[in-house]
Amino acid sequence: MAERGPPRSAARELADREAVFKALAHASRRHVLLVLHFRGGELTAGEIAARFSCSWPTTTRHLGVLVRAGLVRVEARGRERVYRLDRERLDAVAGTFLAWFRAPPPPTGDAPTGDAGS
Amino acid sequence: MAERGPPRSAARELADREAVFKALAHASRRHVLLVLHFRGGELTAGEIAARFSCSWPTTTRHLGVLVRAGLVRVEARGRERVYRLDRERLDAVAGTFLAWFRAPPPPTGDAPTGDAGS
DNA sequence: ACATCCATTAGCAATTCGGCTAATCGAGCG
DNA sequence: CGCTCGATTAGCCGAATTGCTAATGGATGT
Repeated sequence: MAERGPPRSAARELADREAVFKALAHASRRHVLLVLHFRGGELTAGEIAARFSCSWPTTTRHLGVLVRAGLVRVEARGRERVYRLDRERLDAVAGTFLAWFRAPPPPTGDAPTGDAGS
Repeated sequence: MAERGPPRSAARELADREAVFKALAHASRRHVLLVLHFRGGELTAGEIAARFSCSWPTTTRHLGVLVRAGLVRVEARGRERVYRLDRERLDAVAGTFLAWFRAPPPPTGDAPTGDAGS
């Protein structure tokens, strides 16, 4: 898994990783992803907000973070907005990162694109 | 992958997930994991700190977050401290979460343990 | 046109985060 | 013993995050 599509530039990949993992850092946002997935992958803002204890505006902001990370897509439909999960993206970004650790490191340290130091 | 060991309680699993994803939310911490993995899985605090642009104390704190999340273990050796990556844990927690999205959701929404709402 | 409904945007307070420098601690060496 | 070296702890500060309520925006229905 996680070996698909056009090659993103290293910088782009880094930025995507940052956005995705930042988005995954909050329990409510992880939960939104799960709800979206297990509820057929498509829900309106109101349906999502109804499932959470926090206020609707707060949920709206969480959704915004997920959208900006590319994990979720919005489609305006009449006066409601439909949010849809992008499973591929989740796997492409988070999955690819985790995949580095799956296998033992090659003797020649051919590291992936990291971010600081040598 | 990601189906191993004694069953953690739901609450425990939630807390672990929170700690792990919070730890993964910062680029420097993700980078520490990568360095650890691609450098034989075992480095001293000084060796790690040397690879980063931020100050040593700051790196120490990042390492603390990783340790508390269980992603890294420390062993005191003389006056140095050796940090070692726990790949299994990374996969057990983050991998298991991502695995929920790998397959299409079953018609009967048998959701995993989330955190809020209905 | 007007009222209503779905949803976002604005703006604020409280908290957490991430960086730094200075101080401290403990092990090893001369 | 005293000094140095590896590393963490303490404390400060600015920036980002997350929560809320109130205000606004835009589509629908009467």
